[in-house]
Amino acid sequence: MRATRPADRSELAALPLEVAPRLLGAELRTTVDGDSVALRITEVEAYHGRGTGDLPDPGSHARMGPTARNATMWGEPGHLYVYLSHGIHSCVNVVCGPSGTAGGVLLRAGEVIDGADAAIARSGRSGRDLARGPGRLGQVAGLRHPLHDGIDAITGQPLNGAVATLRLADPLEEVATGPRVGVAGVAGTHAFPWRFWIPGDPTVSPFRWGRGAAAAALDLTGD
DNA sequence: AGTAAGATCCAC
DNA sequence: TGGATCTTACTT
Repeated sequence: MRATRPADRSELAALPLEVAPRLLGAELRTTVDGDSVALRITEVEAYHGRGTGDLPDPGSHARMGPTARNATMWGEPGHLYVYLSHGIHSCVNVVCGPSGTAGGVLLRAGEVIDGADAAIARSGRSGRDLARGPGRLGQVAGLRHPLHDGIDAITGQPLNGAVATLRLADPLEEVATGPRVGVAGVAGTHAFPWRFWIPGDPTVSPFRWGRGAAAAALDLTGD
């Protein structure tokens, strides 16, 4: 297994587009209600916010500025932004970029490298499907909205019965990029190749176009 | 106040 | 392909 070291908050203060590929191969360990699960991250997506970086991000929860929902994205890097997707799934982002600007890296998939028993018990799935997709990853990690939104993965400070810690690996030699999954409109096209994954890894989730993204992609190549 | 859509997943 | 399930943001 590739060596990892504790993540430093300062190295997450870079913009999401820069941090996202660096999170591939990283290890997220969560201990919730006594059960510990460790994930090796294999797929991520970068999200900016209004005024973050050179490119605006129309696909971000923070595209309209600070709100109650996305408050964590504007805070200190190294915390986890946990949001509720489609009223069902708790999805996990690593907050990045400097405090006061919005930014996050959505953890879309991972390989369970420790605590498989707890992961299976939590999800009813097994093997590569345990954390293949952001909803599944959140479920296996045991992090839930709104209980664990804002938990600090640098200090390991407990929050509502959970502890999260993040360890980084050396940068990978080979990283694949492409459009983000399920993101509507032009933000879900090759104009925003903000999804990063480990090529060939079996835990990477299948690609799906977002609402109107395929049509927007045609427009981009058609003119 | 009402409604449509959403960084998803699963069963049909 | 549609339903689950609930929050948010935009429209009356």
